[in-house]
Amino acid sequence: MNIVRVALDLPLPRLFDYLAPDSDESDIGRRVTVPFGTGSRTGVIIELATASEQPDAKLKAVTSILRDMPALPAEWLALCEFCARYYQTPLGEVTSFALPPMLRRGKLPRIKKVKEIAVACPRSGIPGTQSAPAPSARDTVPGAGAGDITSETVPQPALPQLMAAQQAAVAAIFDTAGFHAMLLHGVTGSGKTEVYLRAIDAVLAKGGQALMLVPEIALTSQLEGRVAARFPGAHIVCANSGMADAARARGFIEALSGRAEIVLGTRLAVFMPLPRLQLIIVDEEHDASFKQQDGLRYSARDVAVWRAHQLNIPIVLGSATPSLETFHHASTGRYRLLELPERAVAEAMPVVRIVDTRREKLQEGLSAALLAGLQQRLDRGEQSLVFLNRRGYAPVLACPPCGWISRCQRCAANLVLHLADQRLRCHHCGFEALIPRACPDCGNVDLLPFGRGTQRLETMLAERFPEARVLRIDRDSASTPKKWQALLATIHAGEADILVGTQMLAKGHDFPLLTLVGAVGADAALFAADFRAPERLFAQLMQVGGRSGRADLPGEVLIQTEYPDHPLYRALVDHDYVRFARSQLDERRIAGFPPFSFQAMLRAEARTMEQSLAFLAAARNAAEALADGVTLYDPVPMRMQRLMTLERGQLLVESLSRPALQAFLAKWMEQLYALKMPSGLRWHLDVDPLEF
DNA sequence: AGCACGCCGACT
DNA sequence: GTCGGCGTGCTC
Repeated sequence: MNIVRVALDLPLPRLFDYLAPDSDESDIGRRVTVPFGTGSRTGVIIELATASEQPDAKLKAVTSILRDMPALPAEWLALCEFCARYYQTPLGEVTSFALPPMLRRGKLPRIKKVKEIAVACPRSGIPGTQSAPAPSARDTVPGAGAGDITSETVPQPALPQLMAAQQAAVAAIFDTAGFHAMLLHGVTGSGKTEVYLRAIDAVLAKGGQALMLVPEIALTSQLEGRVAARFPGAHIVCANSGMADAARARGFIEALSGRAEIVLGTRLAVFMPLPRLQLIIVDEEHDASFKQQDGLRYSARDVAVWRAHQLNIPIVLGSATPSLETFHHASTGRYRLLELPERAVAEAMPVVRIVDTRREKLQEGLSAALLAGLQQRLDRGEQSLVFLNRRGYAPVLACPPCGWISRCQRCAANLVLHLADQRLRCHHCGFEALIPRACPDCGNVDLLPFGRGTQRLETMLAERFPEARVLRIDRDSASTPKKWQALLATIHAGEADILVGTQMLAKGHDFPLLTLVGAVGADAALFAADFRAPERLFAQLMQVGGRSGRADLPGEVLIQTEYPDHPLYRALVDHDYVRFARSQLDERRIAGFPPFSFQAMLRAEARTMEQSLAFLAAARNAAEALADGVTLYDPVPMRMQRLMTLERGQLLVESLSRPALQAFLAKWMEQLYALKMPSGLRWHLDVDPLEF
């Protein structure tokens, strides 16, 4: 009896058996349409069988095996199986997530006529075997001698020392056959991208495929341009969630069929099927957006490392401020550390200065030193940036006489005052209301905004520097890619003098005219409940500081703080990531936090906190007997206790051993699936959680 | 997750 | 007398 075992997109941790008389080995990895319940579903054939544990009478026959595209390779299925196991998610949910939506639904994109060049001219990087359409570094095979770095990628005369470091880094990527993970550590402008491009070059020369992951969609298009310029004629495919259905499906098929040579994308690109994959690059590996925060809560960086290991190929993790997990691995020798010296371009790092605000009366939150710095840049016709990671005009509107404050009805959060569009807005659920004319409780008309956001800073700066063109860049002003592009164009054209922005501004963009960055309100993160907050703050300030002083203008960074001696800020002054990382790791070691322990978080949400906590308590009870080498904490309300009218709780489990934690989770999940839940209660497990 | 079946309130 | 509430149970 020919039976296929099918992964279907259901929250059930098992496969479904169907009769498929005409199936054979070549159908493993094919999509298949099957009758299911009263309807019909599309899934993926995971394995063949000759008998089923289901009674024969229950077995239905498949509707059709979709043989219209190449089967998904064993490596891809193994990758999905790993994720299913590791993240405790049903395989069908993983395969479904890993497929572009169109293919998931059993459809195919119209295949555009394949360009002649892509098929007729298989890549081979050996000089002379093809006519290079444009001058490029393609012919510079690492280790082949001459290390000419083309001017298009490194703006200024490169230092021989830098070239040597880059050369050494590229050589290190290929000097050992098989799997090895490398941390490429180098500050903004140290030439990491050049190392990536050379490594990709070497892979193309061998006829392989390369996969490069970046944190944000906005960065893929920018990167695509650069990669395309460097490898004219190479078949480059992008993969991110912003793409149109058909384009994404097409890219997937091009990767699967081996036509694509370079795949660039956000975290979901880690699931692209690549039969000749020879190199994985994860740029800005510390970035939290590599971790998906809903559905399949995977870390694309971690999955990428597993995939490289499975395929026995090298993986490069690049960052100026590596995650402590990665840095720790590099320190213990598990990963190899490749250091790039400071800044490739011939200019100094920005000078970082701490502004002690304890004794000073600030003007709308700005110190005299920062105001003077802004004036000076204005006088010189240079740009400044005031960095404040808080949107809106003020975090809350209040009625001082009666104590009313603007609160969200649905969330345990304040409504943020947005004067720009005359609204109160919840940053968590999106609820909006008009600003009340008077206090809803007592009728007082003198409502006061408390605290400061980017809009307020913008207003204040515009009043204080009437001659300056002040531009605000945050999720509100750059709400669409078009608006964002327009803002970037304004900045690049030198048509703005003072920028006020959130972390949006920190990532990946060069502002050649920018010579001053002021960081305001950073202290909040120093004492946040989340043990990763300092790590994020350091990365953020380092990143935003890296925006200043490119090109030939020296940069300056002013950090306003009430804790001028805090080791985090001192390390920033010295540009000393390693010192900061070591001290953080010491703290983590003592506290038993990751990377010295492994965690998973069970979260529940329900109409009442009692229900959520009761479920978590039941889950904890079920866990007691299984928890060998695993610490179970108490169920507690989440920090954002209520979201969208749902009361949320969490239960942390921790172990010194990853295998012990994994073994525990597998057994625990079986029990949780069996547990019967009050209706309206939802729960999920987050393995290696980033948010607390 | 869907989508059925299954027993109790306000409507053409 | 029916439409419909969502509680429970199943899907190869």
